[in-house]
Amino acid sequence: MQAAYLEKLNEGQRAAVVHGIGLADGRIGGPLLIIAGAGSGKTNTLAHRVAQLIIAGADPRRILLMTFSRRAASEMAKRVERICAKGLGDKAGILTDALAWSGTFHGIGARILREYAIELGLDPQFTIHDREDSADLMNLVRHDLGFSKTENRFPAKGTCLSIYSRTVNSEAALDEVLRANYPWCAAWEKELRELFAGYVEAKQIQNVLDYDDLLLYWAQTMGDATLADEIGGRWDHVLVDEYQDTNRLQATVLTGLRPAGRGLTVVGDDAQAIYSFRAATVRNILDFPKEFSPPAEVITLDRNYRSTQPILAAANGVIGLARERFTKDLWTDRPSNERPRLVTVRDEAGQAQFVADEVLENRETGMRLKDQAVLFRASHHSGPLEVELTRRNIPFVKFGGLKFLDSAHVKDMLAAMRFAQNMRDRVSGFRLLQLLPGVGPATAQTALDAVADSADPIDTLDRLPCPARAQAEWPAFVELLAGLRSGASGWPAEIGQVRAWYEPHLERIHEDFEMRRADLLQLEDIAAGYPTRERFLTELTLDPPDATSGQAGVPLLDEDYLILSTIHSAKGQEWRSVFVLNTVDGCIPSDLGVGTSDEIEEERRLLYVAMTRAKDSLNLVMPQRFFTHGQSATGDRHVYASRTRFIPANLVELFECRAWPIVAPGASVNTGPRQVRLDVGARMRGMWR
DNA sequence: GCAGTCAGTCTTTTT
DNA sequence: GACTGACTGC
Repeated sequence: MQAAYLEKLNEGQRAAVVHGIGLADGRIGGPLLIIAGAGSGKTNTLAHRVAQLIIAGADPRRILLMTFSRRAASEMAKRVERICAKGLGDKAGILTDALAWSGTFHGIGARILREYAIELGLDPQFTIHDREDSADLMNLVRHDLGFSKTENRFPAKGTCLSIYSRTVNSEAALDEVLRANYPWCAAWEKELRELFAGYVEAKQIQNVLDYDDLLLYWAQTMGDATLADEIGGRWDHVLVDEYQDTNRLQATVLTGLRPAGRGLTVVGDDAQAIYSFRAATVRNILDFPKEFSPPAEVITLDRNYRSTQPILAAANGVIGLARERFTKDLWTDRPSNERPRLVTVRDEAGQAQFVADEVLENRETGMRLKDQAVLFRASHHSGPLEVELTRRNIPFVKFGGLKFLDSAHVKDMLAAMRFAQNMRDRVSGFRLLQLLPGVGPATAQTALDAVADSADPIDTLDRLPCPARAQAEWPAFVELLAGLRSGASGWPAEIGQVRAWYEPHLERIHEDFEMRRADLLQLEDIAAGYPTRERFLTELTLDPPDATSGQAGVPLLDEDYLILSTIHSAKGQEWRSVFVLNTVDGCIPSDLGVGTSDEIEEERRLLYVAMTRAKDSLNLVMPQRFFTHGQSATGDRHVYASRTRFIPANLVELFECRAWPIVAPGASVNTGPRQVRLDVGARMRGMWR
C-alpha cells in the first residue's frame, strides 16, 4: 500500500523519498546522493523525503536541512509542512516550526558557534563581519604592516581577502592557490602569509568572525572527537541541497557530522555548478559516493517537468558542448511548436524596449508580470532596462547585485549598533568615529586603542581628549553608546535612537540626504521584525534582504511585478517566460571570466542555468552595439558584439532567429512614437560645464 | 592631523 | 564610473 501523497511522484523521485526509511528495528539508512537535473522536481522530492522521515517517526528537531540560501530554506519548510499535513492529518498541527534546524551552512554554523562559544574560547557576543567589513579589516592590517606603500603595488584589499578566503574554503596551501588562481600575486607569498596571520589575530582580538570563520571554526570543532560526537549526535538526519555548490570546507563539516554517512542525503546537479568563485568544487558531488563504504546509493532524476521540449532541446544543445559532463540529457513530454528565440536588437536601449514591449504583450495574454523574469550575467546589465521600466510604469523587483545594506548610510547605522554590541570591533568603531566632524583616521585609531585597553570603554571614551572640532558632538555620541549598551530602551526602540543621533550627520555629509533618510526608515521597519539586536545584526549579515525595488519601497506582496535577477540569484527558480539579456561574448561569457578553460566552462553552465529557468517561452537577446563607458552622455563610441560562443552556428537551428524592430525596406528606422532624440538644450548647457 | 582635490586603477557572480 | 593614494591648504 502506498500513501496518497507519494502517488504523484515518478519512480526515481519515489525511490529517493523512501530510501533507507522503515528499516528493521528503526535503523537509519545509509548515505544517498540524488543527482537532480534542472526542473526535475528536486525541491519537491527533497521536501517529500523530509516529510516522509517525519511521518515515519523521525523527530523533526533532530533533522538538519542545509540549503543554499535562507529563501530556499523557508520555502522548503513550508512545503514539508504541507506534505506532512496531508500525510498526518490532524496530528500535523504539532509540527509547526518544528523543523528548527534548517538554514544555510553559514547560518547553522553561527548558531552552533554561539552555543559552543565558551567551549571554543570564543566570546558568545562575537559579531559577524560581512565581506566588505572583512575587506576593511584586511585593509587596516595591510596598512599596519606597511604593505600599502610598497614599491611595486601590493594586491588591493579585496584581492587579499579573496586569496585568503579561497585558501581557507578550498583547504589548499597558499602557494597552490596563488599559482592556480592568482599567479600575478605569487611574488607576494611571504607578505601575504604575514598579512593573513595579522588578519586572523586582529579578528580574534576584536572578537569578530567573518563568513569563512563560521565554517572554519565549525570544521575545526568537528576535528575534536568528543565535540564532533556531541554536535553530530544532535541530528539523526542531515540533508544538503545544491551540493554541487559546496566547497571542501563544507564537505569537511559534513563528514564530521556524519562520518559513516548514516542518515546523510545530498542533492545536486553538476551541470548547474556556478559558484567556483566561492571555491565550490564539483568534485564534492562527484566523489561523494565513494567517500563511504559501502558507497552511497545514487539516484538520478532526469525527467524535466518544467520546460517545453524545444526549450529543453536548446538547453541540452548548449550543455552538450561542455568539455566534461556527468549527468545525462534531460527529457520531457511537454511538446510545443515554439522554439526559443534568438533576438537581435540594435543596442542596449533597443534591448530594453524590446523586453518591455514583450513583457506587456505577454501580460495582455493573461500572463502576470510575476510569471516573467529577466535574467542577466552582471547586476549592472539591467541598468538601461530599469530606466525603461520606470519610464513605462512597469513595477519590478530586482534580485542580486548591490543591496540596500551596502549603501554608506545604512552601513553607518549598523556600525553604530555593532560597535555598541562589541566595542572591540574596530571596523565598526573606525567607521562610526569618523562620522564626527573633525575626526579622521588618526583620531579614530587613538580612541579605539584607548577603548581596547579599557575595562570600562564608555568611561574611557567619555574622558578622552577629543579634537576641538568634535567637542560639541562628543557628549551626545558617548551618551548614545552608553544608552545602547545599557539596553535601557529595549529593541527595536534603540534603532530609533541611533537614527535620531545619525540624521544630523547624514545631512551634513550627504547632499542627497532626503533619499537616504527613506532608507533609514525602511531599516527601522526591517529591524522591528527581529526579537533582539543581536539576532538582527547576525541575521542581517547572514541573510540580507536580497531584493531592491524599482519604486521607493518594496511593492506590496499582492501587487504584480516583474522579476529582474542575476543568473546566480535565479538558481532554483522558474518562470513561464524568461528573457536573458546580453547573450553576447563579453557578457556571457563575461570577458573577465575567460582566463582559464574551467572558467569558460562555468560560464557555459551559467547560460544553461538561465535557459532552464523557462517553462513556456525563452528569449535570448543580443544587442549588436555597446556604447563604451567614460564618455559624455551624447558620445557615440561603441563596440560591436557577437553572439555568445556557447551557441555556435550548428546550434542556431534550435532557435528561432529574428531581429527587432522588424524594419520594412525603405521605412523609417524609428517606428516608435515621436520622442526627444537629441537634447539640444543639455548640449548647450554642457558646453559651459 | 583633517578635509578636499586630483590622477590613476580596476571593473562579476554571493554566504 | 567607484575607489585608492598622493598632495595641498587649513
